[in-house]
Amino acid sequence: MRIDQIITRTNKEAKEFDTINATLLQKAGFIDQTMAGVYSYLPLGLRVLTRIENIIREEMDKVGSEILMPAMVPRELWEKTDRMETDILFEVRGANDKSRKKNKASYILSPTHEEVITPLFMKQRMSYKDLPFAAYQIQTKFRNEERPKSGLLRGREFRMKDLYSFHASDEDRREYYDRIKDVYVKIFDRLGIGEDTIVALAGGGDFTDEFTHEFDTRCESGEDIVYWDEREQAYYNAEVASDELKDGSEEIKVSEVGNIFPLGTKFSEAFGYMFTDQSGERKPVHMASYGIGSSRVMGVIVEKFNDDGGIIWPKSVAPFQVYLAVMPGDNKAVIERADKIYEDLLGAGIEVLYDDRAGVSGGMKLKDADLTGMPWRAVVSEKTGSKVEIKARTSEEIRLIKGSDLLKVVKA
RNA sequence: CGGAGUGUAGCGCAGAGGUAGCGCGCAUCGUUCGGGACGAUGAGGUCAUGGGUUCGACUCCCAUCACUCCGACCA
Repeated sequence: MRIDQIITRTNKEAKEFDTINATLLQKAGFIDQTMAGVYSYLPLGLRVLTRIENIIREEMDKVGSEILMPAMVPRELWEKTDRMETDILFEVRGANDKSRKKNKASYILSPTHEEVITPLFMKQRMSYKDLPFAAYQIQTKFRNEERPKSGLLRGREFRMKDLYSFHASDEDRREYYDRIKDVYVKIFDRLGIGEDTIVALAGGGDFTDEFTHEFDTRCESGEDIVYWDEREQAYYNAEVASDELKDGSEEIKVSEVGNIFPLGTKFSEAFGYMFTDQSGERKPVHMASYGIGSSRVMGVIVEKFNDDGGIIWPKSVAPFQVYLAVMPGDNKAVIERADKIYEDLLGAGIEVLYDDRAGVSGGMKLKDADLTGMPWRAVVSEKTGSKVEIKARTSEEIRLIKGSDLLKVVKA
């Protein structure tokens, strides 16, 4: 893609925030804050978010079916499960008197979708033969956090993948739950944060007496704390760690990027989602839910991978693999060589951002290449002659190679 | 929701009871062109909102709203 299609620019003077992701993502022109905890995703930022979500989608498609539920839902669903008191709920209604005369109803902006998916599937999957099954969606969620903070790490509107599974028995649920745990490990690996992401035991709230599992990425800006229990060989979050463990073990700062959660029969009983088993007996369906905060993952990745120059995207989520810059000047031959390299990369299916801006200094192009963080930087100039200069974002080493070798290098 | 701070040009900021400032960015021209180039010229403002004090308020006072940070909260 030519850079003039990326209609937003970098801004070296953008405001500095206390968290790296808030500062760098805005400096580099990936996101723009609309209000506290609510962001627009600009062309480069949306590409990253989409990549993250597509990796999650690929893995989820192996274990469930993708659906899309509404963000706006009737209050009565939340009244039914007795969760209207939850203070993170947003409510919407007609904004002016006229519209309120026509439709007085107010709706909930969903922070999570148990209330939608449970009545949805009880309409059609009511036999033991229909169980187990699982469905997921990737969607914008709304939570009225009292204090949004830290860029994409905690917003009032954010992106999340939520998977829900339905089972005839708790044993069956358990088996699937463990499988998803493994799938999550793979997902965070693919997202580039596997090494720093741990599974911690957490509390189950009102839903279950057993432990639930959080996926936490080590991160200084993270809001959560976990402890390593040497004896149990397990991490515990602050909510469930014993005082003994808290005293004797180091605090590990993390950001929670995912969780998996047995729901028991709370929702199936609230909605009357019963299935008929082989002997004709009606029983409540066992459920579990599994979340990954895809926009938070984007923030966490920036927190983990950056330097003084800017962001360093893992290859799997980078908006483009190559930042190709042609150094400015009047030399038409240089521009033609760069154009050819751009076309060759495109032809080979390499995602390349081509900085062919005229009237922009070479220095600025190099700064932008670092700031926006593509894995590879390729430069064509008078200096490079018939060759092309290639540099990895993670390295200082600059190599002059033949244009025809470029493909091999960036594909490796 | 408690505490602190900030709201002035598109962005980042300075300033001040009596004509509204700087840097970046933007526009035009020229020179540049490998680590955010330079000169010249120019456009761009309801100084967050509402009240009050005052001859006069963008400046002082009060309230409200928004944003940032700390704390509490976080299925």
